[in-house]
Amino acid sequence: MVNPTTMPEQVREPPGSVSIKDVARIAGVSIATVSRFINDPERVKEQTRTRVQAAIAQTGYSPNTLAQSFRRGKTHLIMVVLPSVGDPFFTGVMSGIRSVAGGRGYSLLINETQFNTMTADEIGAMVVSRQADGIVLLASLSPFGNEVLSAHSHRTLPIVIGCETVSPELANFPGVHIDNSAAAQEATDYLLALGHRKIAFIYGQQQSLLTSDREQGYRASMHKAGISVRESWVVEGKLTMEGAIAATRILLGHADRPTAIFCANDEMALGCIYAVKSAGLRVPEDVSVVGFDDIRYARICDPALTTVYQPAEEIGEKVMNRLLDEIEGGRSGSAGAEIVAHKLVVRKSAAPPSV
Amino acid sequence: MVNPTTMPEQVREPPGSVSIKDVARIAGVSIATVSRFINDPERVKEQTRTRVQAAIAQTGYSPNTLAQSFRRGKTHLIMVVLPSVGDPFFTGVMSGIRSVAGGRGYSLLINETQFNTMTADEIGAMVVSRQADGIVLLASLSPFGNEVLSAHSHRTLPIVIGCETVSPELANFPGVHIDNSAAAQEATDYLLALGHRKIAFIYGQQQSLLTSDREQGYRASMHKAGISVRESWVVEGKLTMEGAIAATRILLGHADRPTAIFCANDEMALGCIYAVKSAGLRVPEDVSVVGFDDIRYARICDPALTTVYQPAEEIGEKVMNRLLDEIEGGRSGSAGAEIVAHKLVVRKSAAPPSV
DNA sequence: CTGAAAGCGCTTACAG
DNA sequence: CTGAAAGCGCTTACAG
Repeated sequence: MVNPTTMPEQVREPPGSVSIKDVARIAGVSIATVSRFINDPERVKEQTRTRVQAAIAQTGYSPNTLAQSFRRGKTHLIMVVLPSVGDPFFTGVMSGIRSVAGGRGYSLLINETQFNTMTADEIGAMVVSRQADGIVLLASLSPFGNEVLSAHSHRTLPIVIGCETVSPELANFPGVHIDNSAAAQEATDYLLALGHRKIAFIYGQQQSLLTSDREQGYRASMHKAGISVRESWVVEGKLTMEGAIAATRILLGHADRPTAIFCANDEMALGCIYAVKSAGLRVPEDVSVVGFDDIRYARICDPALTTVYQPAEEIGEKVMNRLLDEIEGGRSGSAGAEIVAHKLVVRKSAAPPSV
Repeated sequence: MVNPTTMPEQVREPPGSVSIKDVARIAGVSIATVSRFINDPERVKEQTRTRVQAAIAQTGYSPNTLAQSFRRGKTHLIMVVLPSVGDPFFTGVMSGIRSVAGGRGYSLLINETQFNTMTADEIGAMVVSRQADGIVLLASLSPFGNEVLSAHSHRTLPIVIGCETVSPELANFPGVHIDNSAAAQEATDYLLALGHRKIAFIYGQQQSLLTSDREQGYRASMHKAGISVRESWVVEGKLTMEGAIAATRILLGHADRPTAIFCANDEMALGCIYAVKSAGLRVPEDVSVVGFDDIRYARICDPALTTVYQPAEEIGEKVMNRLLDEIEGGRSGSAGAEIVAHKLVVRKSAAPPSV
């Protein structure tokens, strides 16, 4: 037997093992009162409050969030689904998302898809499983298997799509993004205006719709200029630096190599510039490079990258506000996509062709 | 009244509103049987199985994960706490974490601290609140307020610390990281061997322990070489590109400017190189720059960055394995830090001083 | 192989 | 201002 007088003053239970019952017992009140104390202390008499307070302190009690969420049917958690945690583009988007979530009393959970396109079913499962009150979808969706989601296009699933283009079935879902096609057209037009004709395009992933609007803008611009796009100039960069390096090498290997390369995102543009330089060519004198996104490395790379700016933070804020409006306002959320303004940022990586 | 014959063939309930009871009723079995079907179909007779299966299909039932986790006292979720989602360094760590988590049946939840150092209390609250079965801590901790954690250094909280250095109270927690101090010494020694004497250091954040081991390694190396460190050469870069650009400008403004700058991470080294170049100086001819981490942009920046490689993926794998061992094996997890190997990667951003 | 029942930790009308 | 009690959706001994 342990001599009680040798026990430490405050015996704290290991957290998690102490429940509302223990607190109630020690404070000499009912569990209802403890619950009230936690959720709205004002509703508990001063004197009682003190006792409960003390019992909580003594036990080190902390409510079981799982039980709370389960009971309330609400987690106050938003799941943000994005392709990869290491992607600098999401710094801004997350910052916007976080600021409004925090302000409105929600916490964030981030889920990576690691560039695997998610089936909408997987996403639907997340909401249905109740682990979060809603989803911000920043990752690209598989073009297939969207039955669950589209079956609920009547807005049962609190989901808002940010940045990405999604398949037509999902066009009814609320979303916030720039006009990717128009932006890509502008960028291509700029290259055209510089005098380029031989403009290559490095797109994202074969199976993904993520950069298809950008590709379409590129094609539209070329078409308008009366230039037929050579299919060997449209290559896959897999949205990664590595992929773009490989793609660029292919492009530069062509007998009649392009004088300009338009990359569907900055990550690939960074790889592209590197590959051009390592081939012993100069940017922009020999090959112009244009990116897309305007990540923070765009302005410090050498030469500074000409690219399309996306208002990442604004997108994040708007996405989150729409999502929370929908969650809190019942199923009355606004549908369809909201277009935010992009901007072509002219820096040093594109110039007139030397030939 | 709606004429029943005009109803669609399959009336699916909106997901989430259908519970195990509905399925049981429709299948004509008890909820226990439905539960068994979900968790271990083999234990249900073929014939019954078919009926339950059909009822699930008809209702679109999906178990309420919150209820399951609550009931089981286990979420099969691991919370990964990291500073910022847009940080390329975490690509590798997350990839390692994800591969072992997936293999062992756990899902990941990521939580950003946005460079705010967390109090350990906040972290403790996460585990205590039962939202996850354990925590991987990749973010830096506030040096203060670690009472909750250190109170449980007897290993009640399933937590493993990755990459970061933490305050001494937490030294007992399991962790996986490189020997930051030794690595920084090596990098500084390298600069010294190149002939530099005037070596500046850009550290992370004033309040954070994150880069203090690296700083200490730098100081130890300088000391060993008999060079006294000028305090004006040790400046704060806040772990960001912007911060490092500002820091570099200060450094270059000194009458007697350093011939080499050692940055406590690559993100800052990228900013540093940019700032040196924009000041009209050359890297490495006028100023050598060395980074730390070896993020994927290190080899493509211009000049290619000399830096310390951290085995990010390996760290992620080890951290996760230790965490899951601890979670699954009770409180018997191994304590203390495991040191993994770093490597100085010599590229082009450092050279002998020109003077 | 299946069902009735207890219970996980909370919240919330409903009384008093 | 407080307590007794029902119930959220599940899982799991315990019988049969």
